[in-house]
Amino acid sequence: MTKQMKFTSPPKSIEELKHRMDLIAGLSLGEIADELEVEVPENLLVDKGWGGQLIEAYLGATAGNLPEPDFQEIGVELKTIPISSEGKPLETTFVCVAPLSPVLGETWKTSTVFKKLQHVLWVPIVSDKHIPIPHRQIASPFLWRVEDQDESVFESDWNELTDLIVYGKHDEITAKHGEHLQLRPKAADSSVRTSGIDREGKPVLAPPKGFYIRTSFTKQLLNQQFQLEN
DNA sequence: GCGTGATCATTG
DNA sequence: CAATGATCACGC
Repeated sequence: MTKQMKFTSPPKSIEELKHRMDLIAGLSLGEIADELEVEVPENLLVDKGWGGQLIEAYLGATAGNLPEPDFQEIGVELKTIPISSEGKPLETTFVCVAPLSPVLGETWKTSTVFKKLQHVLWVPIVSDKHIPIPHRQIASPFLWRVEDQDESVFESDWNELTDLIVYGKHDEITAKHGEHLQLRPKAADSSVRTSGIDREGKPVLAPPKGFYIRTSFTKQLLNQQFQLEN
């Protein structure tokens, strides 16, 4: 994504964000790219985050790569979610990286996962593989709060995964752990290492992992949202 | 090098 | 063909 990207000023209220949500519903990625005067990539092979960054720029997200919600002033996290034309999620949703060294005094409520999922603007994009990128269309964006839905599941998933990290067992964690949240590799390649602790509590280097939301959860979220719309 | 934005590619 | 594990670009 690119250097000459124009930025919309950040929304100052939820109401203003909602207004922008109405404006982008139904737009194609090509239309938005035209307005922002950026080029659309042929495919996402070498620009996987392009769509998300395009929408961020268009809606005025400001958090950059800080581990904070995208819309800092109003505490809202933006997540694009690729969906099929039938409305099913096509990918899991990345939330944030997981610290492989325990954070002193960390709890679910103080975690980065909670901070990000506290208030989320979901922007579904119809992204069937056969649809050229510029023709991919934004469906109806909607707001969601984890505290209104399944928070206990997210919390126990977070506790389970965090416990394993605390006991130095991050190397035993696979994507199979967790009902809604899972931990999967998150790095440029398999040679990357980050600092963690082993079972004795000593520092070790290990492959970085990130928290992701399973498609089984976003599928029910989208279904429920679809019911509301119809 | 780390965390952001994610999707790709291989496996079961 | 869904799920897991691996990977790509960017900003700082």
